[in-house]
Amino acid sequence: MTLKEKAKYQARAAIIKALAHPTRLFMVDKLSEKPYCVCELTAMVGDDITTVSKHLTVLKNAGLVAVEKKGTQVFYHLKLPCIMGFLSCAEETMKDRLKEQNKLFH
Amino acid sequence: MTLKEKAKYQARAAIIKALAHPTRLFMVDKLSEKPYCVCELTAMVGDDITTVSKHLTVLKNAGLVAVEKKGTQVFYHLKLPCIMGFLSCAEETMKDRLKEQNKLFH
DNA sequence: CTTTAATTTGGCTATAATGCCAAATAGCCA
DNA sequence: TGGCTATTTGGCATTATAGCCAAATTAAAG
Repeated sequence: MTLKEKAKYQARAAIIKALAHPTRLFMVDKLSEKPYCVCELTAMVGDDITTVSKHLTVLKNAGLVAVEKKGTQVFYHLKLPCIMGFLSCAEETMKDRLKEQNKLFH
Repeated sequence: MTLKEKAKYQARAAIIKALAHPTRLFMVDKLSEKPYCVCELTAMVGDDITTVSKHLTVLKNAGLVAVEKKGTQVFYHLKLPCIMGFLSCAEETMKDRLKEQNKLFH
């Protein structure tokens, strides 16, 4: 890997790493419907609000979401519609894997 | 998040996490062309062969690649064509981010 | 200006990921 | 068999991530 290539794949990996957590995936899924504020997302996720906030920061730093303040609330919205297609590949992989597991038992 | 949802997103995250590393992304990119053996990938990556082997194990455990042994060599091939589309979203995100960075400087 | 609600940040501990070395395994060939 | 090549595994130190608490910030009200 040349230095240039390395930089390229590091940049890609940074984005993918931001998605590589169940809570963050869940939130991205929710945000694909419509924007939500931190307190709403916190209620949906069911974790500590500071944890949720930090997860959102990760998504924001990766450029996947953006914020809009409304009074004391902060609304997050998805920045990249293509992410959902991206995730459908993960879904497909999961199904493939289940299929193979079934083969082993029958 | 219900337990069921949690399980669903954990499964998805496991797949995405497997991709969340520059070396693994690079190899997936290479493997999208054709299968390669570990030694070939090691030469391309330029890391220790044991490191490369472990990265390939991560991809294999996630169901993203599969192996075929030929003599002493082990050839890895991509199992999911959709992964490349998946990655093009990462690319788009990167470009978006660069565009915004440029705005800040002009 | 004080209070209150929403959110972020700092700090800490526990857990997981990374990458290298040494050693083990597997298959070919002399 | 013995040696050689390709690959994997075990172990270990380093670094990064996750999640919680306490404290700081920000903005709206009263």
